[in-house]
Parts: sequence; structure tokens; C-alpha cells
Amino acid sequence: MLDVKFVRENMDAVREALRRRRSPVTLAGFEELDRERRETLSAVEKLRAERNAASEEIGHLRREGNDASALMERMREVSAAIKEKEAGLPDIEHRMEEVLHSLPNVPDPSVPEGEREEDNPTVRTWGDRPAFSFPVRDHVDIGTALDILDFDRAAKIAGARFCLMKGAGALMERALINFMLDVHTREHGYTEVLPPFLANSASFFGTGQLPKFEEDLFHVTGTDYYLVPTAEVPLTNIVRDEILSAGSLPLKMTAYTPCFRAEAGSHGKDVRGMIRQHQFNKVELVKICRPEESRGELETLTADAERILERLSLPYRVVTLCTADLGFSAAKTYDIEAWIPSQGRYREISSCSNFTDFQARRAKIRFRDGATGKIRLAHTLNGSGLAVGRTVVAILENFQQEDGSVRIPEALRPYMGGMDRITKAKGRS
RNA sequence: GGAGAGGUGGCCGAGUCGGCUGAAGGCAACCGCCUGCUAAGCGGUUGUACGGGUAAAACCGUACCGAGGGUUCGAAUCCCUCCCUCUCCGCCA
Repeated sequence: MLDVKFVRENMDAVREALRRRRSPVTLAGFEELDRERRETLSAVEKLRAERNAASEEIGHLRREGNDASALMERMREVSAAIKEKEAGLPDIEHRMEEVLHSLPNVPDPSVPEGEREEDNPTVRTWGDRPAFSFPVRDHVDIGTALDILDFDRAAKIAGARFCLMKGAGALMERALINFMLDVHTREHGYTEVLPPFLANSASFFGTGQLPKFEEDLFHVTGTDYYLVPTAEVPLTNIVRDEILSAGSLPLKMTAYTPCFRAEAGSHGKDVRGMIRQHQFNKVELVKICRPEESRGELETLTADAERILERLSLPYRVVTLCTADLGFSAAKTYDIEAWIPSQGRYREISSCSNFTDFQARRAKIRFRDGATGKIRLAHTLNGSGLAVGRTVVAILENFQQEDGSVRIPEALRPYMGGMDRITKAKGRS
């Protein structure tokens, strides 16, 4: 959410931001609503001031044993007038909020303007893409043949966009989670958190998923709970409605959670395999920091995620999302994309964003500035460190062997009981 | 699920029969004094949001004592609904 005052005083800048984003949202009605709201508010406040003064007077008179019935009679009317005037406020404020809540974050000046995903410039590329002397198979074929992935039976249990992992596949998923958490906590200085996997609507509003993107979420019927689509929601909301001490910043947290996404509107997209699932595992990185630090923190956050891919010897590239591809709440986002041999292209495996004060304003995440003693909004950032399922996909495909087995990246072997290769298990599945 | 207790400022914690309580007192923080340093001590300052006002301040108004309604000239204080926390019992991984 943007600051009302900022919008009011920088209408042109906001319009320019919307244009850069290719957003269909407009500021239509904002000025009139804002003026209407302020006029009504000021009229109500004048009446309230009158009533407050009179009430005090009545108190005085009564204490001294004087008659105050005339004043009380007059105030009865004033109170009625207040009620009448006030009645219009909720509607105005509601419409005002609607406009305000629909405005996306202002992109950072360094974000390139673009029309579509293809306009995202590559920032850097790492690693050598494997060359295969045999026909490349995709992770579905590899995993099914090795009997470590089972999509058919997952569909029986749950439905489309679910996956069942077995044996070494399940072990690899668990190993990756542990590996990622260990690196981020021991080497990158994040505090591990195991949060609730359901959160209430206030939390979802805080990070910006609600009210605009409810259709992307799984809602638990009859409750105020939604399944988390990312650990960003519980982690960022840990400090919702809090005033932090400047000394505690930056806060760096990491968490493993399953993520649940309805994937409404992506029918027909990535239907095969585990690229796009209703449920997937992710290790998330979240930072809460001072405004001056957020640009730098985005760079280090992204680097922290990249280190994981490097340790796993998975080739990747980093792209900057152009204005049109940028998420609603983000001011700047780097996507890290891993090389997927079967598709002959890089696919998103992590998304690292700086939300500046956009989420902080919604979630009231503030800190006391030591220098001035003033309370200021913090900046929030987050990124996947990494999406675990997609990491398994990348490993299966990049490390596949001609005989159908899959080599395990060295860094992961200690987490898999020393296993260095996944081969077809004996016996029936 | 049953019974009880409670939710007040950055934190702890008073708020009597509704009126001069934005809210005592304490802690913390900040400024000054004092001190060889530290600690202690002494004096002072310190809520947030919105609106108005100002070059910027000062300043003025309104709202906020879990949330939302109600009663009243006036509600932190009374009434209703909901949420959350704690204790005991029951159930249970």
C-alpha cells in the first residue's frame, strides 16, 4: 500500500509508475474522494470539538450543583448531527481504500521498463550447461523410471498438480531442505523459524496477498485461515504491528514450509511434472531492515540464494524483472532461473524482492530510529532460497546419466547417507 | 468442549460511584548536571494516526485503553457481540 499523502502529493509520479508497469489501474476518482473525505472529516471533527467542550462544561456545572439541562438539550442535537454526518464516512473511506489498495508499489528507478517476460534482462549467468551424448529425458520420465516420483497415484490421492515422492526421491527432497537451512543459518546468518502453515486474513493483508489475490489461495472453509502460499506470509507477519528497535535490524529469518497455491488461471501451463504444483516445499529467506539498507540487502539476499545453486553445481542465470513483470507489492525483483535441459531453457527457481515500505505500511512494521528518536516504516524483503521441488527437477535433469541413473551433487551426499547416485531400486513399487 | 481470570502507552502497571485521564507510578530511552572510568545519584524530555496550520517548527482539532456495536450531553470506565491470552477440568497427536 502506498502512503495517501505520497499519492496526494505525487499524482504524476504514481501515474508514471502505473504506466511503466503497464498497469490497467488508474487514479480515477482519487482526488475527488480524497477531497470529499477530508471535507466530511473536518466537518465532523468541528462538531465533535463543540460537543467535547460542552460536555466538559456540563461536568463543571453539575459538580457545582448548577443546572445544565439547556446545554444538554442542545448537545443532544449536536450529537444527532454528528451521527448524521458520520454516516457518510464509511462509504467514502471504503471507496478510498479500494483505490489505495489497488495501487501497486512504485518500481525502483533501476527496474528496466518492459512489456513482457522476454524483456527481463539477464544480470549474470553461472555454471556450464551440461552436454549430453544421449537423448535428454525430462524429470518425469527419469523420476518415474527410477520409481522415485509417482504422479498417477498422487492424482488418485489428491488430484492434478500433486506429486508423490518415494525412496531416494523423498530423501532428496528432505536432504535439500536440510542442506539449504544449514547453509543459510550457519553461513549466511539467518535465524531458522518453523512457522504455522496456516495464517489469518490480517496476515495475508499485511503481505499483500489479500484482498487482491484471494483466488490464488486455498481458504479453509468456515474459518479465517488460509494455507500459506509461501513462508513470506508468516515470517514477515512475525513483526506485524510492532515497533522494533533500530539495533535489532536487519532481521534475517529463514524457514522451511510447504506452500499451497490454487494456481487459478494457470490451466494448461506446466501441466506435466512438478514444476507447477498445488503443494510444494520451499526454504524462504526474509529480511526486515532500515530503508537505507534495502537496496543492498536485496543484492546479498539474492547472492545467498545463488550460493545454494552453486554448491549444488546447478547452472543458472539471474534476471531483473522488467516493470510489466514485476509483482504487485515489489519495487524490484531478481528471478534466479535454473537450467532445465529437457526444456532447453532456464526456469524460475527463486524470486528475490525488495518491497520497500509497501508491506510494512500494510502490516505496520516500524522501528524507532536511534538518531532522531522518530518511528519509521521498515523495509521488507524476501526470496526463495530455494524452491525445493524445482531444485529436485534441476538435479534429476542436469545430473541424469545415459543408463537412467542420476548422480547426486557432492554437497548433498552427506545429507543422503553418503549416497552418490540414484539407481533403479530392486523389487516392485 | 466445560468453568474461571484477563486484554491499558516501547515494556510493566494504576485507573475509585461514567466527567479536568492521552491516561498516575515504575522501567526503558534521550538531553543536561555530577563523577578519574563504569555504576549509582540529581534535574528535565519522550505516544501514534489523521486533518488543519507553518518556509520549517511551534501550535490547534479529532480519534485511539483487544475488535465492533449500543446507552449517555459525555465511556478506558456501563451493556451486547466477537477475537485473543492465561489457569483448571475433559478430550486428544
